[in-house]
Order: sequence, then structure tokens, then C-alpha cells
Amino acid sequence: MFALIDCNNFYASCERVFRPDLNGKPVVVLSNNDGCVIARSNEAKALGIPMGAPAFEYEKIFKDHNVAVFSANYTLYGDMSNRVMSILSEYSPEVEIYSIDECFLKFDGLDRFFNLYNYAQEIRQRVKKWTGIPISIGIAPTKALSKVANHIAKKFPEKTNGVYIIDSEEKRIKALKWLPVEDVWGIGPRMSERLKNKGIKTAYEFTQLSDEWVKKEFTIVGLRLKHDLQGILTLDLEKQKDKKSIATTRSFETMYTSFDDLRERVSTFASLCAEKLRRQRSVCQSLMVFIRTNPHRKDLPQYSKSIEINLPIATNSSIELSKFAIMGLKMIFKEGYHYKKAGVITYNLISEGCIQANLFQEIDIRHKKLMEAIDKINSTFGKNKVRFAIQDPKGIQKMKQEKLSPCYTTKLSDVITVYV
DNA sequence: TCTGGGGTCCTAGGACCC
DNA sequence: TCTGGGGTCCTAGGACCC
Repeated sequence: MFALIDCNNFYASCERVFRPDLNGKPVVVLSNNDGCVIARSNEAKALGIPMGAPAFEYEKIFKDHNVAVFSANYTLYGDMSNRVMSILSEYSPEVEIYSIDECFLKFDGLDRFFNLYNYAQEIRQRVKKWTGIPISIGIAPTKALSKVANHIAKKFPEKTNGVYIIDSEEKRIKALKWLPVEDVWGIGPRMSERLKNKGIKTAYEFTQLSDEWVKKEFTIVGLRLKHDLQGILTLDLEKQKDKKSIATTRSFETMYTSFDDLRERVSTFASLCAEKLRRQRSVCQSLMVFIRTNPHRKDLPQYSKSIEINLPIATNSSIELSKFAIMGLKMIFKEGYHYKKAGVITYNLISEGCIQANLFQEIDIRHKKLMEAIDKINSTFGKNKVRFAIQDPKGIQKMKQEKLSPCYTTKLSDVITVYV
């Protein structure tokens, strides 16, 4: 059996852990630049605030209903996620961390010794007690079905007490007949539209289609999903693998028109990518730089361009990546536009130990030591303590984050104070 | 005025090989 | 009358996830 554990309204719940006064009240978390709503407490959902809603369109609702609004605090969410995952890992040797707030556990043979429902309730209580984060658990013979079970647990919290198990054919069919096809994991807007055109409305009807048709229309991906939903074990736990691409992209709070401003951003993004590469001990062989104007500003001329660069020698040096990213920027930058977003994406990643030398260029071995020193200093004394002169010279805030909460769990000066 | 960021996998088709 | 057969690799684009 597989269990899918999912944190309820994760980012909103993280904020609430340290603000218990917000329990029972609507809470939303906004994306970078305080742009869109990316997490909502149940109370906020009940107010009709949709996922991805532009914040400025909902300001009145926020105000009228006293909604607690937060800027995304990824440092906090990342740390809380680690805490939750480490607790979950104690309940099974086979774990797949699927996203920041979701985790699959494999319960092989566990049902011979434990009552799975009680076992799952114990997990829920421990995670809640040790971290303050509420979770839901779905258990079923396959991954796709555990997703379905989780959906049910979340939809009917009173009836299920946050745990639902699909352990019989009757329950499987009942669940699939209840689940709208667009809510199936792996069926997105395109697929569900095509299914609806064919008259398919529920997950169950999807599983009644012929293998040939599903494969023809939705490739092997769709077919695997169909089988998994039928209870045929198709999707297994996946091992934590190195990332195949690493990106740093941002929208700006204001629009930039000068090359120098973009150069600062792009070199900072390249350095951030380099840091992430070093953390996973990878080097990249290629990078892409893109810049674009604000597509929502129909009144302004639009421009969007990207360029890919193959590096002569694979690297994770901030200096090298920054140099090539700026080189790319020079080739695509055009005067006269208001730029709103830029990014650097590194790909064709290989392991640090497998760098292929280049006949015409030597690897500067000094970079490796320098990067090690920089990473060490920054991890000991705090982010960005050492950075390149080209980056962020005045330390200007480049993102709108007006409602940022403290880093309660990762910064000593932000630790919560308790008055007795 | 104000609209996020970071990933994965699969396929078709072109270019190339012998 | 009437143009072989069997491969690999790469890339762009599309779909999906959170």
C-alpha cells in the first residue's frame, strides 16, 4: 500500500503555527512581489478567493473580511517542510518526497502488523503535535489511488478525520465515480477538455476507456495513469535524483529600462544558479538567459527574447556563469523597452567529477577554491555576506514583500518570544 | 499602478550514421 | 518501369505537477 501525506494549505498553515490568533480566520499567502495568491486557508477559500488570484483585484475582499495577508516566506516554509518530512520518514523506510508539502510512503506488508487507519492517525497526531502542521493522509494500493484517497480525506475532514483508505474494489469504484475527471492527478486542463468532449466526466469513466484509445490520445503517460487508477501497480516510488535543470527567474517590482539594471539582475541570478549547482555537486554545460517586458501592459511595446549558450567547459563557478549570462544578455538586450522579468536557467547538468577538459581553454582551478570559501563564509555568517561587486551594490530591495513574516525557525533574532 | 517560480516527462520530426 | 533498411541522437514543443 502507498500513503500520500499532504500538508493542508501548507504555506498558510506555516504562518498560522506562529500566529495562533489566526486559527479559524482567513489567511492567504502571496507569490513573490506580492503578486498572486498562492495559498489559502479554508476560510479564505470559502470567501471565494481563487488560487492564483491577482492580489490587487482582491484587496477589497481582504479588507472587508479581515483576511491575514502574508508575503511568501520560503525560508520558513522550507524549514517547516524539512521538519514534517523528517517525522514522516520515521514511519516507513521507503519515502518519496514529492513536493514541499507532499510525501509518498510505501507501507509494504505493514498491514499485517498494524491497523493502517490507526497507524495513519498516529502519524497525523505526531506531525501536528511536533510541528503544528495539519496533514491529510490517503492510503491505497497504487500511487494514483492514494492521491484519490487523499482528496477524499481532505474533502470530508469530519467524516474521515483526515485519513481515508481505499482497500477494496467497492471503495475504489465508489471513489472514482465520485471524482470529477479534471481532479485526477495527471489530468490537466487540456486532457480534461478532450475527455469532456468525449463525454467522460468522472475518473471512473476514464478507467473504462480502451487502452488503445487512451494511449493514442494521451501517450504512454495517460495509459500508465489509467492502469494505476485501475489498481494495477504501474507508478512506483521514485528515488531522489539530481535536478536536470536549475533556474533562477524573477519578476521585478518596477520595470527596468537600462542595460545596467538588467545586468545586475542577470548576474545575480547566474550566481544564485551557481550556488544551487554547487549544493547538488553538479556543473552545467549550457545556460539560457531570457528577458521580457510586462505582457499585461498592452499600452507598452512588447519584447521577449531568450538565448542559449553552450559553455566551453562545464562549470558551477559564479564568476564563469555570471560572465556568460551577461554575454547572453548583451546579445538579446534592446533599448527602448520596459523590462519586467528576467531569468537564468542552467541545464545539461553533469556531476562535478566528470568535467570534460577543453583543448583550447584551461580550467581555472582557483575558482573552485574561491567558491568553496565563499560558500563556507556565507553558510556560517549568513546569506550574501560575500558577493560580487556587480551584484546589488546598494542592497536595494528588488521585490515587493510588504507582509513578510519573521523567519521564526531559522534566524535567532526572529525566534518567537514567550512572556510568562 | 498592481498578475509567481521551479520543475519533469514524452513525442514527432529532422539530421545523421552505416 | 517504379528509388533499401535499420538505426541513433537531438530539439522544440506540449503536456503535466506543486
